Amino acid sequence: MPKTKSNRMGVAVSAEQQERRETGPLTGRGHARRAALLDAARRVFEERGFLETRVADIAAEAKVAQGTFYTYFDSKDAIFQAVAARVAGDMIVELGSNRPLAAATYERTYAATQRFVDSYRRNAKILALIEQVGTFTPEMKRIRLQVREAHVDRLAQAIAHQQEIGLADDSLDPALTAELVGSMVDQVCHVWLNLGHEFDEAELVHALTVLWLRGAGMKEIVVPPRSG
Amino acid sequence: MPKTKSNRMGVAVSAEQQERRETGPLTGRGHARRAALLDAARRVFEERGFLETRVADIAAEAKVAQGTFYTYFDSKDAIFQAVAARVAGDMIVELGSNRPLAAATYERTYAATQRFVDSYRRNAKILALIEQVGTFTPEMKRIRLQVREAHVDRLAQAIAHQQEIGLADDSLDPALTAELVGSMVDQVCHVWLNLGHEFDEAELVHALTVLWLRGAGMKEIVVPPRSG
Amino acid sequence: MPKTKSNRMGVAVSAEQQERRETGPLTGRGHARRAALLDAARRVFEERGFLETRVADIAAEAKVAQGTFYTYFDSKDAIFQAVAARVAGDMIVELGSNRPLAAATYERTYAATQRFVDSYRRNAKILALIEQVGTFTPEMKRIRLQVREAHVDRLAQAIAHQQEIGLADDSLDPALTAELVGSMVDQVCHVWLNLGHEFDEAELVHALTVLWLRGAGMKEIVVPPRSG
Amino acid sequence: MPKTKSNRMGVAVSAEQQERRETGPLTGRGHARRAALLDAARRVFEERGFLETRVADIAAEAKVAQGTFYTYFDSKDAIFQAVAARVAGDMIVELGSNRPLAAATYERTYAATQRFVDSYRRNAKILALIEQVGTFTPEMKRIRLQVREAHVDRLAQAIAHQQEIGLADDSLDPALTAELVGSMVDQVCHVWLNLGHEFDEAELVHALTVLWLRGAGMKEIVVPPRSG
DNA sequence: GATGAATGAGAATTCATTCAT
DNA sequence: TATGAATGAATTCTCATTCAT
Repeated sequence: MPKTKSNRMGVAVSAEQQERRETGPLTGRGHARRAALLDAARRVFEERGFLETRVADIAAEAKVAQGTFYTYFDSKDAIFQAVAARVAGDMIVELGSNRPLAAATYERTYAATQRFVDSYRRNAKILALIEQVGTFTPEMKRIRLQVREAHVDRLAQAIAHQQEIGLADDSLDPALTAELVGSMVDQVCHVWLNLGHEFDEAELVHALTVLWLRGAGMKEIVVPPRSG
Repeated sequence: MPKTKSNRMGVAVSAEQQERRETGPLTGRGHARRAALLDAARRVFEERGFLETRVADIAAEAKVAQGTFYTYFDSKDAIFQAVAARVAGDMIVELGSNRPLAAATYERTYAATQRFVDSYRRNAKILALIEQVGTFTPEMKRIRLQVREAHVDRLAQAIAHQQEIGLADDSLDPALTAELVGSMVDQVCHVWLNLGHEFDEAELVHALTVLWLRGAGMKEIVVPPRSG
Repeated sequence: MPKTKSNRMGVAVSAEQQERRETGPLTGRGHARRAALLDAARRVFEERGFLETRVADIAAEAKVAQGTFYTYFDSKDAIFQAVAARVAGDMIVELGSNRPLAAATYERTYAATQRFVDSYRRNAKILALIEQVGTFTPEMKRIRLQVREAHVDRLAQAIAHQQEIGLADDSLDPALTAELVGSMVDQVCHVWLNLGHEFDEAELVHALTVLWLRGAGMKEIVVPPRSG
Repeated sequence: MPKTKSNRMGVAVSAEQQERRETGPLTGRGHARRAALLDAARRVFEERGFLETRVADIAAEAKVAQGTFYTYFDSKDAIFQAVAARVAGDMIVELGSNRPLAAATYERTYAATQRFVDSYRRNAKILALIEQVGTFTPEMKRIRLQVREAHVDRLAQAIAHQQEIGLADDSLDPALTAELVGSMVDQVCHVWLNLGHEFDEAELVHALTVLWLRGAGMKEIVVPPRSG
């Protein structure tokens, strides 16, 4: 967090409200409210960014009074974290649900890459915000690295598997290679979807696939000819 | 009488000061002050981050009165931009000064990668801040993409050259491949030097070099065996 | 964390607060606060003048935190405008409530003049401030001209009426004459009550009445002899 | 002055410069500079108003360095006072140069009124500023009242003279009547030339003349028919 | 639990005036 | 004397969080 400085630190929050926050809302209406706030928050964060988002905006978007916000979340940071955690969780699940390991083919690798790209696209804005907020919140940094780790681990497993079945270069360190390939895919998506550099999607996914296969030393894979 | 009085009613900053800010200092002393402020700002930004930096901190670090800051810069944003522009300029120069094109060898490629890594390290903190600030200002986004472009262009030239001399795979689009390789190197440096993921430098540079060579389809290049 | 952070980069005041400022307070307590601030502001403005008044002074006088001020008003200008509008409204009402038209007599005209003078006196300080501030904002100019118009219109009606019943000189343009008579009364009150030029009130009102009657060409009116 | 508060009160100005300011510049070049600053100041004040005028703007308009300004004038207030004094002096001279007293005729009175209007027009902006600044500076209030006094005195003399020669109503107090007539003319010019209320000049001057003659009880004066 | 309002620390920026060359 | 630059007090306004109903 930029600065919690000016918090009236040491001033005790009314025990009652604090408790409610900790227990969380128990009624159905309470759950609905919480969800509404989360959704509203995601929308507002995506639209205005973290710093430009006011708690008041979130409350307004969720159509509740500002005070109500604090019945469900401790702070602006807290709700951002909740939004981020949900996005991160979603992505991790999506990445994990990749088909079981099999002999790599161009098509399978292409499809996997495309899945990552799709997943990234769905969450691009929030991912960028996580990155940004991560600069000042360690917790956010953690979430960010978790997503990365899920991705990289998946890639490392794949490489290791291809090495086992003799398709990939044995001399490569799967973990390290996965870090590099993961970085590449990640960053290119960021440059494309957040910074606005233009790419033709099909060409991009193809190129990523090729680089990924070649980088892992899978020379046997037949790469279909492209463009010219 | 330094009074802030009823401004906001049609604000119109004193032409004089505005002009100095635009034309730059006229005397030697002025130049020195400007430079001192820039240096101070870089130090403070690196230490505290963009948001946590106060104009007052920069002025204090430069040992001038706060008002003096505004003789030279419009705002915190403005001086950050100046710092960023300088760093970006430095990096672009460093990247551009790479040796003239020659047939790629593992050693040459390794050295070039190492040079990039070194350059990144020197400027890692500010680069991270540019990324962070870039999320909210277009000008910062521009600077960020400029550095990237310089890097990627260089890589594209290299690939094109290797294609011409028959070393690299002709079927690759040099620009697109360069984008990917550039993303990989860039991002891995970020993850390593800013996010704190640990890497063994030599292994990392080696792996980057190998992926880069393989990715470009330079199969002829002899890669020396490594660790194991 | 009340931090002023990196605003100015696309400022967008919290919708919530802005809305309250526009819609006005929703609760009884809110209305009371708003009124208290307005009263406090009038007192402080009258005492210190516009420029010397700080928002902090108004808040202190109203016994609220400075932040509370901004729950109800945008700025010092805004609250001054509200104060001015109220004063202007009051005066316009007072001027409008003059007795219905009747054949002019010295006594009736004297009484009407006296009423204007009394009204002016009650609001002299704020009227002076409106004039002062009017020099720099068009909105204030508008309010100022509105009061004047109310006064002048009233006078014009009276003149037209006296013309109809054959008391006033037919050849006069009622509107133009009213402008002149209104200017005279207005300005003399300003010189007397704000600039501190001394006048004997009874003599002044008498003289104004006489000039006003003569100026409108009402020769028939019997003017009682005075002092000497 | 709004606030001299923040003056480093008690801090002695370098004796040397202080002396220069008091002695005033002696060389021809010095005089020229002073005049240039005065002219520049008048232009800038007229264009931007007192508060919005920066010392820097005046210096820039006069094409001298900001520091030079203080060689010739003590402060922004001081130069405004100098500008105002010059304008006031000019107006007083112009008003005083009215033809010697003679029997009032419509034509002579019209001409005198027209002269006042012309004089006012030439100085309208600065007169408004004097009024405004007068709200916070007693010295300015004095200058403002001086101009008024010159005008009113002239009118009083005229009335007294017409009384002596039997043209004007003996029962009027010349001083008081002059105050009223002066207020009327003054204010109507202000409303017209500064506040932007529209008037047809010839009609206005005519109406002023008529009111002035009638107000002073000069019934014998033949007023030429007008418009309808 | 919900609401509307209250709080107040905190940082940016201006510009008249002074000062060192 | 002229110049360019230095100074710093002073005020505004924001918004996360808390609180009284």
